[in-house]
Amino acid sequence: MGVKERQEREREAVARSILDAARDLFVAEGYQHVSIRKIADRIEYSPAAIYSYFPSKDDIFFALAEEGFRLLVESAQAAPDDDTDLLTAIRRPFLSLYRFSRTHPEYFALMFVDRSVPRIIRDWERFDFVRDMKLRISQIIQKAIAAGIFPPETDPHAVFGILSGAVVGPGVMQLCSRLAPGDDADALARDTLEAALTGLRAGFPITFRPSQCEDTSAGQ
Amino acid sequence: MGVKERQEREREAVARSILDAARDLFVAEGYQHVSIRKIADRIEYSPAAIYSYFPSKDDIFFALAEEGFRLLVESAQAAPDDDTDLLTAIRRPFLSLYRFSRTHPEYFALMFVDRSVPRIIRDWERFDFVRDMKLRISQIIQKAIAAGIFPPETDPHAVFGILSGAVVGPGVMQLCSRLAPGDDADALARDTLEAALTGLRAGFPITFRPSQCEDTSAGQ
DNA sequence: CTTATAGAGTGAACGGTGTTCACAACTATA
DNA sequence: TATAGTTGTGAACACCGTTCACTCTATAAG
Repeated sequence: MGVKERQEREREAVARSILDAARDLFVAEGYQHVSIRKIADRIEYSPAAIYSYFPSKDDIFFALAEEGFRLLVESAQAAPDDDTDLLTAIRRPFLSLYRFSRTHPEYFALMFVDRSVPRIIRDWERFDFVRDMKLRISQIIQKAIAAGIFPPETDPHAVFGILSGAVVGPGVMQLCSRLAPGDDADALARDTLEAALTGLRAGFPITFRPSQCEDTSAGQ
Repeated sequence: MGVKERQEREREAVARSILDAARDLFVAEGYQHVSIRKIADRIEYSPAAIYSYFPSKDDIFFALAEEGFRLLVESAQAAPDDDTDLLTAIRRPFLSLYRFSRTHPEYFALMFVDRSVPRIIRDWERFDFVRDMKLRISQIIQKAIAAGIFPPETDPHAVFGILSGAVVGPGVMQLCSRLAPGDDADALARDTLEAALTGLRAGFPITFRPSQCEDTSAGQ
């Protein structure tokens, strides 16, 4: 009597094989060079069949972007949070973001710089695991503020935004090969992060007021 | 007897009209949505005709990228260099770069983040006016180092790279709409730049050793 | 003034793209 | 066994960048 269930399982298996094929192709060649026909070839279905699993090519890459965010969060959490000093704990996720841009350039491009897949993040609801990570990092920053590592009255969310910006810049420049030929992008990323971090600790009038992602836990 | 000259002028006029049409289209709709056929339509030529003026679509956008760099350098030089204090003079070109990303987003995308036009900068030789600007800015930074605004032994080219990175990050995040809906990208860019600048002045061990763009003037 | 020539511009085509749709084929239910 | 419903397909549409054989025209030569 598990007929419906089996059918559903089969459907899901095909959907997954589409995503797998798409991922393989796009990790190897980039979004631009993945076509529906190539995916169809690889899974031995007709191109049209894919459209009964995903409404458009973009939706396949929305799914892959979500996969990318999971990968990112995973690798950012690989190391422990607490047993090291606060500054190191703060550096870690941002360096991790930069490293992600090098180890998974195509994912990074899809998630952060590609404009051909417009509005890759439609439903931030589906990305609550990203918001969770953001909150966790902000809490560490908050702890650092309390510990006097940053000036009091510093907004932890602003720190998050600024350090992200500091690390995304070099990442994108490297990804898009906009650096001078011999430049060491890794060192640049490290230094830009370190400069921003040092500057934040030294203190200056911060004007950036991030739109707090509405905290589900009341108060705090 | 000026027949050859007239013909050459006419050729150049058509080439220019192709670039104009391409620019209009791509400023309005982005590189992705500009097709040879649309350009051809607009200038009332057949698509094939364009290929006797530019060897490929990419070459049209190489030309537009160069135009973009000229625009950028222009706007970065609009204000005077000297009569203000050194810190302001240092901030200016980087804020200018960020502002450029807002006022000319499609140019900025083409010049810095678009990967669909691979290796947009083939001949850095043709972009010596960019190198000139870079050198001029580095010299101001050098002056600031001499004036004790930065720690001694600071590499002005590293400062240039770091401040660029600090400003490109927010620019790209805004361009690719990867910021949270309510976030003020302008403030983020200002603050990231200011954080990096403050950090550089406070001093930390810089590891980034930029590949000096070979200075034509011997010594110095 | 006529003819030959070089060059610009064209239409049609090639192989590619994302997407749609009528239809065939198979499966599960009654 | 007949019926309903789902799944996959082939063909097509409207695009894309690019190429090529061709025409036509304006110039130069005779």
